[in-house]
Amino acid sequence: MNAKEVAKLTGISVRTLHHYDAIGLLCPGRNKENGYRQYSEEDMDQLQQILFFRECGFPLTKIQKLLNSSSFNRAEAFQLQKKYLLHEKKRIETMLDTLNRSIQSMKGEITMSLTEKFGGFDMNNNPYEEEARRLWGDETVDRSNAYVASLSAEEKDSIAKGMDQLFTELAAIRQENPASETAQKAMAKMYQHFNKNFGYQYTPEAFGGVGQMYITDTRFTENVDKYGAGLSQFLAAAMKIYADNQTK
Amino acid sequence: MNAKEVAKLTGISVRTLHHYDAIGLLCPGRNKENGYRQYSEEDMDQLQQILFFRECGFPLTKIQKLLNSSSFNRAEAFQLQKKYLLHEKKRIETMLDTLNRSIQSMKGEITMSLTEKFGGFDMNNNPYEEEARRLWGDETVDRSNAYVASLSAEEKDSIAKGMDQLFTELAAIRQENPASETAQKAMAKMYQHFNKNFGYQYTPEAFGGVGQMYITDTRFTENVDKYGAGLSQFLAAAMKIYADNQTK
DNA sequence: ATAAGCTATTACGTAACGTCATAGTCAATA
DNA sequence: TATTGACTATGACGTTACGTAATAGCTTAT
Repeated sequence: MNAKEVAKLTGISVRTLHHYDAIGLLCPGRNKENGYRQYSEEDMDQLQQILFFRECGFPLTKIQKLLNSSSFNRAEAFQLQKKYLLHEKKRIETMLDTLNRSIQSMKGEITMSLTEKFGGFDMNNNPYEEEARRLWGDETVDRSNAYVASLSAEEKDSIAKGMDQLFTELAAIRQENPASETAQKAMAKMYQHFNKNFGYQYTPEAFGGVGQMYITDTRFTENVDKYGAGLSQFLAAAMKIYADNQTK
Repeated sequence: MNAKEVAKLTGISVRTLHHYDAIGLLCPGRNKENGYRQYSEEDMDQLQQILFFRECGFPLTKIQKLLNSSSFNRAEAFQLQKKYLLHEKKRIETMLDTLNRSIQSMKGEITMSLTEKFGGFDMNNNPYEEEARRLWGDETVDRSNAYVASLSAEEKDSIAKGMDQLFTELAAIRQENPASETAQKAMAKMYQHFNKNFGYQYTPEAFGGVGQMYITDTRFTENVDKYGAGLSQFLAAAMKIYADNQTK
């Protein structure tokens, strides 16, 4: 498929396709003879994903990260997009309600409070963006991965052993109350361990975010729970409590 | 109400309020002592209108023109916004359907054509923007008004008399078929008259648009029909036919 | 009286394209 | 075969609707 055909089919402009190519979001193959862009079936599937995420209000840079993420999963993506669209549908229904009431209010049939007059307008918090980040990549963790990739095999081994020991210790206290002194002292140690070994200064919030990921990202959950059943749950709670206490 | 309170209530940022003030879209009164912006109840109603139109995808410049238009009407505005929101709701439902089918398609339960895969994405034609233009102001007519405003009283009087005569002549043939030779010859004369006297070169399409306005904008309808009942209907039809013939 | 939290203006930055300008390519037609 | 019209490419600047930051004044609570 050439550019014009894709544009017609999807309703986006050829310029947009050029743009997506320029920023590396969707780079189709080229006709060797004349350099024309050729969109394959796979390109079209990727474009569908891009447009769905765009519809969900994701910036193109994040869409790119998501699609490139090793843990990206189309089924999960569809579910997330569905959640957003359902939420958006509700928001529009709220606005329609606000609109109908405003019409009545104008006629003098009812009176509306100021709050009511603006029902449905606020779209500032896009929780789906954060959910996506949790599912397929957290910036802090991503950056850490880059650092880890730059390490030598020996260094990696050393760090891995350190982590292994840390998690073994943590597993031993996983029956404690996450808010207990024992647990929180372990969290302090863990926090320091992270900051020493991961080439990145975690803020307490980011630390708490990693804990969340232990239970929302199944890849992590499995790995963590190898040290002991329910460890991920315990850590998520304890890490969040620790983070909250640090920021107060 | 001060800026922060408005921001909290509506979900928009203080910067946005500043921006709307800077471009003259929403200019609240000021506290004489310290220059702080003070938003009145009327300002809030205007802001509600702005946000509704923004939600409908209207650019801020157009929103400004609409709200300043002498023929602007809140009740009609609410109806237009309602139409848009209902349309948007349908679009989202289409996308949700596309999404559900895509999930099934991924599982191999069904197959989808490329066209199906992109159902709901195209939002390029916003007919509501055009409807608004028809209801509350046409660029060509607006510009003509500016020209007319620059004329001397004598010139105005002369043009007014010319228009009066033109419409009287037109009223005389309003029983004819709008496509008839008589009617179309009159349209040619009318078209030339417009271009001579309004300081603006009407394209045939714009000319046809004016005709449409004779029946969609009640202010025009009333004035036109003073020359003879049903003249606006006749002109709208005849002008459109003339415009279509010119562009072919 | 000093900090915390509001306000103002000015100014530069940004995202996601739109809109040219210029030039090469391809298919159909005179 | 030459030309025309519709497509393609790249490059560069323009646009909308704000975000973000800098600087400075005001106001209220401790």
